[in-house]
Order: sequence, then structure tokens, then C-alpha cells
Amino acid sequence: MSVESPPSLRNWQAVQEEVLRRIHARIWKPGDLIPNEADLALEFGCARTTVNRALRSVAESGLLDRRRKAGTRVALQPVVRATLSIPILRHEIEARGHDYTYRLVSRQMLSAPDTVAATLRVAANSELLHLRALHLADSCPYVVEDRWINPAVVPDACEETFEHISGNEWLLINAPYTHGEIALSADAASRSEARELGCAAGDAVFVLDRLTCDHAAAITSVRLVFAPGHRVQMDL
Amino acid sequence: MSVESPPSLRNWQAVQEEVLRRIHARIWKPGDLIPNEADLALEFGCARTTVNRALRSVAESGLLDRRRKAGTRVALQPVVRATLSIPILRHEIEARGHDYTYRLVSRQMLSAPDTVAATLRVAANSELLHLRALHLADSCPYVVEDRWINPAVVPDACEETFEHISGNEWLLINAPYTHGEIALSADAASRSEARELGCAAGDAVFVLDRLTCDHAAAITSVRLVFAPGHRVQMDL
DNA sequence: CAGTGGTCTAGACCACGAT
DNA sequence: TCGTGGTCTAGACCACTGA
Repeated sequence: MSVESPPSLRNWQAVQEEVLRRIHARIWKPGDLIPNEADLALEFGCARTTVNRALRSVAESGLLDRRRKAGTRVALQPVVRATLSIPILRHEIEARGHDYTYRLVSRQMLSAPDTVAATLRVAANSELLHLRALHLADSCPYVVEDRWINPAVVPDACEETFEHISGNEWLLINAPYTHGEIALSADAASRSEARELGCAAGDAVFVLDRLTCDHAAAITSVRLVFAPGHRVQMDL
Repeated sequence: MSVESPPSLRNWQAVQEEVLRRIHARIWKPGDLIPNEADLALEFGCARTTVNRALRSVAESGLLDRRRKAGTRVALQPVVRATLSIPILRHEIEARGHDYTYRLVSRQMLSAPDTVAATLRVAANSELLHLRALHLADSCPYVVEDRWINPAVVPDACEETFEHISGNEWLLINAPYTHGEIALSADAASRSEARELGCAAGDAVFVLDRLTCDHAAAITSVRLVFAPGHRVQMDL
């Protein structure tokens, strides 16, 4: 008597695909309440756990809204989420098939300028380690790295010359962080950046500012200024 | 006789925290092989499933490398991953506490220029719907939207005037996609962009190019040119 | 081949939160 | 209050892949 008895979907990926198909085919429309996990498990012929895994995965991608008791709804306005992978600069350059060169421009202990002190949440005029370096791809300037390191958090950094390894790479290996912030923007190249990157002052450059922290303490802040034409790619 | 009997970690978040703590405290160093799931389950006093959930979660964040038979290792060079949320422009502006205004600049069926045809993977000279619009925050230009829509995939778009709803919002609601690509870059504002954004030609502007597809078919490509000073923020 | 992670199951209890 | 998703469990089988 049953109207249908489709082949069982026995793994969570198959369930996920079917769910995506239904959303996509508008069988479940934006805003619609979809059946609960137990019912879907019955329909699909699998355990509720499996349905849960599939729905959780779809929800993480933003297409479903799930709330206890309220049930699961197709998202009304799916928020586009894209994951940006930011490899170590050397790897990024080598992965593009270029030769990587690193050149340290300067390394000094400096009294923190106000803006930097505020960003790193240290007292004004604290002594910080400042690095400026250039990363090159096939001998062409690729990015300028301008970095402040908080020696109170990573004292070992003061022992490192940074002549043969970049702050970027050294810190990623030696200073695990718990959280941080990234900001992307476009800016006009300053005179010094232009000189280092081999472009004209005022040229539009892609800028990445990053702050990484270990619990409450700021480890380092960095400003990466990429040569004109740089693109960051992501998949949806 | 047992050397230790720490309180059980009974949920996967607690296990995850302990794992992160050990990585962070260098108890498990980069490159180290960590105990297998069964052993950890024993140690933590929970089911292997729970350990699996925790380790999978940490691995997704990039701090662990997991391979069958080879076991789980602390990542040698953790790749930084950050998730970028790209809301509907109207929501983005309203979320910042500004009044949102939308202004359609032009809407025409046009023969696809070569570069656009290549991007959307349609025949050269195909008829495409082209939109150009301005999104304003508190009456200040915020972003220029320049969009090409493939009517073969979303025929309904031809019925829409786009005078009161942006392509950005209409498509997100009416044209579910399966995948896509995003590219971020910095560019110099063109003469027309500068006029529309109220800045000077050549000013550095942040640009987001996006292509969204439904299976094999390209739905739309869009170029968003943000007013100077725009920043995109992400958390780590 | 054998050890590891990947997954499924059936059942259970719990936390949240809409009503 | 009580239905829903969130999670844990113990056990099982499987897929991959290093040795």
C-alpha cells in the first residue's frame, strides 16, 4: 500500500545529496519546515544519527536553519560562506610554480607607535620587535610583510635573526595562536611600498591585516601589501 | 595503581578543548603522531565516537592531519583558514546601522562580450541580461554592482525589472546555486566607477568578482566595486 | 596484511525553546 | 510542557593505505 519505497540512502553523503536536491528542486522551498530527523530517517531507511549528520552538514553551509523544538527550515536568505585558506607565503608562491626568495629589509626593537600599541593591546611605548621583509616570486616582488611581534608573549623571537626564515613562517611554526582577526582591503601603495614592490606610488594594492592572539595576549600584528594585480581566490 | 585518573571528558567539546590544549602546550608537537582514537577514548573515559567527533572538528580547522592507517598527526604547518560570510548587500549595510538605498543604473539585454562569454561558458554573442546598479549606505555610494545573468538558466530574471530589488538579492532568493568561485582584488577605479562611487578615477578600490553556477551551467557573474576604504573582516 | 580512521546502528538521555 | 535537535554509547563493519 505504500506509495513509494525508494532505495535506502545508507550513508550521510547520500542523504545530504538528496536534501540538497530537494532544496534545489524547490520541493522544499525557502522558509519551509522540513520533516524532523526521525521521520526522514524512516523515509530514507537509515538511522536518525545519519540524518543528523547530513542535516548538520547542510546547516553549516548555511542552507538550513535548525532550532530545537522549532525544527529545521530551508534558509530564507542563504548567507554566502566561503572559506579562505591562507598558506605560508613561501608555500603559496611555490605552489604557483615560482621560485621563492625572501629578503629581510629591517629588524629592530622599537617603541610601539600608538596605533600598534592599541592594536596589540600593550602599553604605549612598549618595546616591540619590528620586522619588514619582502617575499619574491621568480625574483619579482610579491608581497611586503610589515610585522610587529610582542616579545612578552614570544620571547624566543628575539633570538631569531629572521634572515633566513620569515616572520610569517617562523611564527606559524613557533607561536600557535588561539584566535585572531583578518581584514582585507585595497589601498594606494605608499612611496616605500611602491619602491619595494617595484610599482608606482599610489597604485592600487591588495592589503591583508592580521592580528593573532594567544588567549588574551596579542602575539603579532602584520600588514601584508601585495604587488598590484594580486588576486585571492576562493570556492563556494 | 593507575598513575592518573583524571575526570572524564564526557562531551566532544571538552575533548576538543583538551586536544587543543595539548597542541598548544606543545605536549603534542607539530609533526607528532598522537594516540589513536581508541586509546584516547580509553584515556578520556568516553566513547570512540566522541573522540572521533572532536578530532574531526580539530582536523577541519587545519591543526591535525588524519589518515587511515597512518594515524593522526599535529599539522606541521597549519594552514590558516578563515570563513568569510558574504551577506546580501542590503543586510550588510543595514547591519552596520545605515539606511539602505538601491539605485538601478541600467538593465539591458546585450550580446555577451568575449570575456564575459568565456567566464559564463556560453557561446560568444549570446544574449545576456546585463545589470548595473548602485547600493548606497546613508545616501553614500557603497558599492557598484555590475552583473551578467544567463537567461538560459534563470529565464524568470527577464520578467523582473530590478528597479526595486537588486540582482544580488533577487538571485540569492530565486536562483539557488550548487557552487561558485570568488576572487578578491584591488584595482584602480575606472572613470565610470569613480563617478558612481563619488571618488576619483584611479583611487584604490576593493573588488569582488563572483561566479555562481548550477551544476554545469553558469547562472551569473558579478563584479562588486566597493567605495574606497572598504574593509572585509573575518575571524580566525 | 593489519591498523587506523570513517561510518552506521539502535537506543538512550538531555537541553533548549516554542507554545 | 513536551517536541525537536544535540549528543553519547557500545558495538560493528568497512575503506583506505602504510608496511
